Amino acid sequence: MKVLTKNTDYAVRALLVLGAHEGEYVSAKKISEEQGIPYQFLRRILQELCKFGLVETKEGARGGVMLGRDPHGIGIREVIEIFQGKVELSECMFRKQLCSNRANCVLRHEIMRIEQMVNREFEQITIGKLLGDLKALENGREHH
Amino acid sequence: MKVLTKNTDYAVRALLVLGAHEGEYVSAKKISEEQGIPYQFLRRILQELCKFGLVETKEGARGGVMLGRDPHGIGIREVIEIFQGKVELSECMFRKQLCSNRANCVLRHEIMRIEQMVNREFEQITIGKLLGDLKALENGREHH
DNA sequence: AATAACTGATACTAAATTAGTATCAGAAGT
DNA sequence: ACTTCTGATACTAATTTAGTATCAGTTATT
Repeated sequence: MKVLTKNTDYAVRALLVLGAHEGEYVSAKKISEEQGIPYQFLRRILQELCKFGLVETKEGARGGVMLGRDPHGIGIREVIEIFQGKVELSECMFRKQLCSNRANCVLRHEIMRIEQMVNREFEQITIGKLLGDLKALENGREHH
Repeated sequence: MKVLTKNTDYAVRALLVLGAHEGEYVSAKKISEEQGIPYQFLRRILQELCKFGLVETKEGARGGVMLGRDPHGIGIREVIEIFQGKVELSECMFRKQLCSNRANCVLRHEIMRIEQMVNREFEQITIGKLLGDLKALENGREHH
């Protein structure tokens, strides 16, 4: 059971890179090389992030990508939803059989509870928070 | 983001049917018809469940499948792990880049926390518990 | 004006996973 | 013998995820 797909994974990494260069435009090429992410794949991911306003872009030479919001306002949940859709249990239980089959409803109820929990958690993990964690890690190393 | 695959979904449903007939052998055919699960698909699922001891089988006429344990001892987590593997984040962050890339470690740390949380929850949802919920639902209907 | 460094848009292929089907052999009850 | 069942296993189809390629257009720089 894989929680995050590459899409999401790469997106988060890219956002962290951008967060480390706030106010500057960074090119997809640079991010791609720095993070070892396939270039064209990353391009599409960045375009998607742009569409949802998480990043802003500038075309042409010296152009690139930049965070479109305060890093603390970008939660992982949003990123996951862009690339993997809402956290959902097996849809079929939900849609096909609806509540005709009560057994499913019972399980569904429990899982929706967990879903909400997970969503709350993912929401609280923001790019800003991760950047902070990163910095703390680096400082830890200096004193050692 | 689909949390449960059909494998898991069908497995849980089958286990609930078996839980409703404790002590009896129920045939795959019956479960399949009752729950609208493709027969051959279900067969394989039941064989898998058998391999892991969640159910016991009896061959031949009048044979079938029966719960192999106390329903309260069968947690959804175990079922998910059988069919979907352990709950894991994007493996690549984990395996490929290890901790060379600290950014990933930061995210990984957060996600492992959520993973544990989710696993604890899934563990506590047992077939026994779901059967209880089901019964409660039915009683609710009677008085109405 | 030419060029190099960029993004926008979009079409395509490949690999992996999930879902579902089919078949044959053997066990047990009738 | 015959029917109802599981064991084992091979196969196909559909869907999702991952990755590649291409061309048009924008902007800074010379």
